[in-house]
Amino acid sequence: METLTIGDLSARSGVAPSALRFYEREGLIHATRTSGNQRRYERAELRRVAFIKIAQQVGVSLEEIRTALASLPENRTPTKADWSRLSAHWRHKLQERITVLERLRDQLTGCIGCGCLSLQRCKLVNPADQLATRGAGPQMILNPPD
Amino acid sequence: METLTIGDLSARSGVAPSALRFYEREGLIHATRTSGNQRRYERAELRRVAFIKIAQQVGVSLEEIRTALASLPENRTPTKADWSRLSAHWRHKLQERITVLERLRDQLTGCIGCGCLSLQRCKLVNPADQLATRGAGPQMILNPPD
DNA sequence: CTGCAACTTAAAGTTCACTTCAGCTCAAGG
DNA sequence: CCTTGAGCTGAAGTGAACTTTAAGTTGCAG
Repeated sequence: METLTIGDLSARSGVAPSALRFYEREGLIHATRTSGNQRRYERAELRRVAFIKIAQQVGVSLEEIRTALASLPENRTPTKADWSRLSAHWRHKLQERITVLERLRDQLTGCIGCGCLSLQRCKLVNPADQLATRGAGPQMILNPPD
Repeated sequence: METLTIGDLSARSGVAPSALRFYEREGLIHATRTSGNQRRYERAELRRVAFIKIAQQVGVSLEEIRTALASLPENRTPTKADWSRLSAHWRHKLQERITVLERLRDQLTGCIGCGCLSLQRCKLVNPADQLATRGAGPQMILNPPD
C-alpha cells in the first residue's frame, strides 16, 4: 500500500474522515487525487495529523497549528530535524501551560486551608480593588508578581 | 454599598455584564431585583463568579461548574467549609489535568531527540496498527500502560 | 425636574471545531 | 455486469460560551 485512502488515514490516526476533510479545507493537511477524484494521502500526512492531535492536547487552536505547519518545507517531505524544531516549540508552550496550572493548583491548595476565594485574602481572586493597576480578574494566577 | 450593580460586579470580577446575565440564565449565579427590575448582587456572588473563573482555567465546562455550584447550600450563604470542599474537588481535577500534560511534555521531550512523531517508533503517536486492541489515537498519552 | 449613563429584554449573531445531510460517483469482490 | 461499501461535494446544523443589537426603562447627579 503506497498511499492511504481517507478511511485508512482516519483509522490509523483516530481522526474522523469529516475532520480530515475539514483540516484539508483549512489548509492543515494535503491530499492528492485519484482519476476518480478520491483523496490519497502520503504516509507523511499521518505525521501531520499526529502533530495536530498533540498540539490540540496542549490547547493550541487550529489557527496556530496551521501557522506552525506552514513553517514546514513545502517542496520536500519534512525531515526529523523539521519535526524536532516544531516539537521543541510546542514543548515550550506546553511547559508554560503546565506552569500556569501548577501555580493555580498550589494556590488552590492554600485556599483549601483558609476556605476562601475571599476577595480580601485569597491570592487566587485578587480583585481590581486590590490590584487595580493591573486590571480585573485573578491577577496572581495569570500575571504573578515574578 | 450594600449590594452591587451588574456594572460593579463586572468591574470587580473582570467578567462582562453580558456574561453575567448569561450565567444567570444558566443558573450559575443569582441576583435580586430593584423595584425598577435592575439586578442587585450580594457580595457573596463575587465569590461564585471567582469560582467560575477559576474552574474555567482548569478546563471545566459551565455545565460541570453549574453542577458543582448546585451542591452549595441554597438557604444560607456558603461557609468557608463549603468552598473548601469544592476547592478540594477542583484541585483534584486540576492535578489530573497537570499529570496528563506533564506526560505529554516528557514524551514530547523524548521525541525532540529522535525527531519523530513517527508511527513506528514514537510513544506519542502509537497508532491503531500497533495497539489496535486499545483503539486509535495517541494511546500512550491518553491511556498510559500504568 | 432633567439629562444621560447604566440598566432591561428577547432574539439573533459569532467563533471554533467539527458533524450531518442529500444526492451523487467510485472501486472492488463475486 | 452488478452490487455495495466507501468516497465525493456544498450547504446546513451543532454545541459551547458568549456578544451584539434594537428598542425601551431606570436611577442618580446637578
